[in-house]
Amino acid sequence: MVGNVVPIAQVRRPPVTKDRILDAAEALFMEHGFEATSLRAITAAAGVNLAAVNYHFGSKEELFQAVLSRRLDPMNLERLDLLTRLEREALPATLGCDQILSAMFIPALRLARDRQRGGKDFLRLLGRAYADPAPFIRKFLAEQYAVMIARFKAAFGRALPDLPKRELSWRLHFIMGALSYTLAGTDALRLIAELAPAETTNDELLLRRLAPFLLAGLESPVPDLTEVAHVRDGAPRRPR
Amino acid sequence: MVGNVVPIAQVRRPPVTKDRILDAAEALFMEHGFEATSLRAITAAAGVNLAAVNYHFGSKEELFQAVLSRRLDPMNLERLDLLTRLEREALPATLGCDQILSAMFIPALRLARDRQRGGKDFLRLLGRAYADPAPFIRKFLAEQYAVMIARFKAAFGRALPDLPKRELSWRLHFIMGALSYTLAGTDALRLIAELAPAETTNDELLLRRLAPFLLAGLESPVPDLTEVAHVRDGAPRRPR
DNA sequence: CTACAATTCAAACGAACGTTTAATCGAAAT
DNA sequence: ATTTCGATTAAACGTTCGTTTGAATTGTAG
Repeated sequence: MVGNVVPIAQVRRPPVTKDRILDAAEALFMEHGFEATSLRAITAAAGVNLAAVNYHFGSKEELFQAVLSRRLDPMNLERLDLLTRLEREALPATLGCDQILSAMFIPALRLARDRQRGGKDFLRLLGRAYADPAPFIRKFLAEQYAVMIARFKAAFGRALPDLPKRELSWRLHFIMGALSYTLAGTDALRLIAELAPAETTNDELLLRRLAPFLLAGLESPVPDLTEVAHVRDGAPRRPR
Repeated sequence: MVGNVVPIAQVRRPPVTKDRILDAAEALFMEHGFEATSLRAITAAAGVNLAAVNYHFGSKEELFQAVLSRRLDPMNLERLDLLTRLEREALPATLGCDQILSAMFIPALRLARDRQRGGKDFLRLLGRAYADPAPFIRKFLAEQYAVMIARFKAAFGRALPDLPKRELSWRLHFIMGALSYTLAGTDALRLIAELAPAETTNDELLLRRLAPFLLAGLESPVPDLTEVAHVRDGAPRRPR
């Protein structure tokens, strides 16, 4: 029994326990990952009983999906809405890559800013989820993203009509990679000397640098793939 | 007699057990991640006794580090050697970004090709390790990469003298992100419809597309960061 | 062969895990 | 006041984990 069905009466008092669990789980999953975070640690941090997780969410896996869904669903809807609005305003012209990219980044930026919606912590958790090997996480993310990715890929296709579709798929893949890694690795790689500057806290400046970087790659000419398979040894010749 | 510190009989028969454990651990860690892989699964797959891991490696964490070190140390040494050789051959000129990038990518490419050295499986494991929250993994990777990153950052600094150092740090961060995500996500994101093409198996073509993509971002002009903090709502104006 | 150290082995250790159970509580509904 | 039912609680469930132990086995040098 999920028991979440509210009787026709008035608005029920918000179940504070569920939210306390979600908040604590978000922070702990972000810090230690899914497998390394125990339900006992979550319920202790939330100040609720151990059995509350299984009562309200069913299982640890469903709790994890609930943590992701709570932030991810609104953000992806915002992305789609923003893209739709930009496309309508640009008519009859098509959108440029920079605008499409901004439709992907701005909702993420807003989420990163909003402390009450998890802020940067959630984005770090999301970035980690991308690389998590657990099948249920991969399946969940795939379903969550399928629609959004398809819409954005179509938009990029109109903005870059001369770029082969396969090439575009790769570049979107690279973009998602740099984005998720950047969001996830905020302090994961601060340890790597000389690599990540200390100002990693400012997610806005981060995305404002990442976007032009990716834009340049996105709009670069099609690479020449004919001369492959001879990097065996020796220095590659400079094409310049 | 008393001072018999080191057995002079040098060439000992290679301890087959250690290698069997390393091979099995590499495959299982790659597939399920560190926390979700048990020593019992590893020793069963390797066909050795459970206690062998603790006897030969000390602990599960040390085994994981040994799995990484076995492939990572030679690859990073190869990267440094290749960079040094390219720099010497280019004298008195400095290297271009494309050549420096190739010094990072070619050793990874060779490793991906070499089935006997783990092949793609190990690169996937490495990409996952980047995003793993376990502190001992982060510390280990930081120490492994510190020297190499510093050397390559200096080389890029000479190739891009007009790019501010801070900007260069960010762009290297993005490059590492796209690279590790691409290597790690090979089948992690094949599920995401429309995103990753089915040809993900060919790592060579992959890196041949990734390199130009990143090169374009690396050599792009410095972004304008003055007009920040007004994305609150509304469509961003097109700079074009 | 004997002695000795390195390695392998079966078995068990205590701890921590996710989950389940059954009793209890609190506040509307009867 | 009693019933009712979702929510909370303490306790225990059975399992699996990484690690340790001590004896058995192996390989090698004296």
